[in-house]
Amino acid sequence: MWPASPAALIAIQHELSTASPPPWRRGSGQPEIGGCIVCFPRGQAGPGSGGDRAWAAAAVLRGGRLIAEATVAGEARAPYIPGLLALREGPMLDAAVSALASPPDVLLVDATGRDHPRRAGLAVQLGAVLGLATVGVTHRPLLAAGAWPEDRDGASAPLLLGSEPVGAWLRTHRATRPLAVHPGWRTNIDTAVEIVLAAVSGHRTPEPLRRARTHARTARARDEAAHG
DNA sequence: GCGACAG
DNA sequence: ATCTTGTCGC
Repeated sequence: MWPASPAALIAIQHELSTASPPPWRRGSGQPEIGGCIVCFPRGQAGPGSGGDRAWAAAAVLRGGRLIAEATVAGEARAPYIPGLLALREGPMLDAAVSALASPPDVLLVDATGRDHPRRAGLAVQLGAVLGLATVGVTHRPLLAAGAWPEDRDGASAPLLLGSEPVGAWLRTHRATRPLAVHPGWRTNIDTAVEIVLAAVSGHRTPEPLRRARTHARTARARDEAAHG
């Protein structure tokens, strides 16, 4: 499910674009919300290349408390190419989430969903591979566009691809620019926004993603101190 | 042809 | 993604 070539990935993306899995429904009680992220060596700007060292981490919180965490080290399999992010980061994110003692109810991913040339961004694909409901969270859209919402906590505004709503700008913290929220696997725009708001606590970035990023960077610092 | 372009 | 500097807030 993690192809090595652009052609193979594009074929999978075409299949995912027409998939219609049953909608995820939040159960009773506090949902376990996970986040996963991959980071790369300090000092290496640009799209990178296959073989780049990489660290990935996943964190799961419930009611603001960390209940699971996993970190893995490995290598990226390709450079970053817009529309083909899964080629570079998919396997690492899969490994980090799979290393968790138990999976979350829903997973936040640093990637788009239907805001993608083939309507199948990495947030969609990772959810399909793992069998987990996912929500994409990015700093900016890939192709979609929309006016920002007012500067008020929780305010949102549509992100459109042509005339089709594919996500939403979401104000997670006043006085900071909004995040782009993307429905991924088994989620829609409304539930995606709900989940992100439920995962935010005092910062712009949802807590599970912040924790995952910290863990990944800690692993990077340890390895870069040990080697070069 | 040129620029834009999740991470 | 990563880098940099300055600035604001707890």
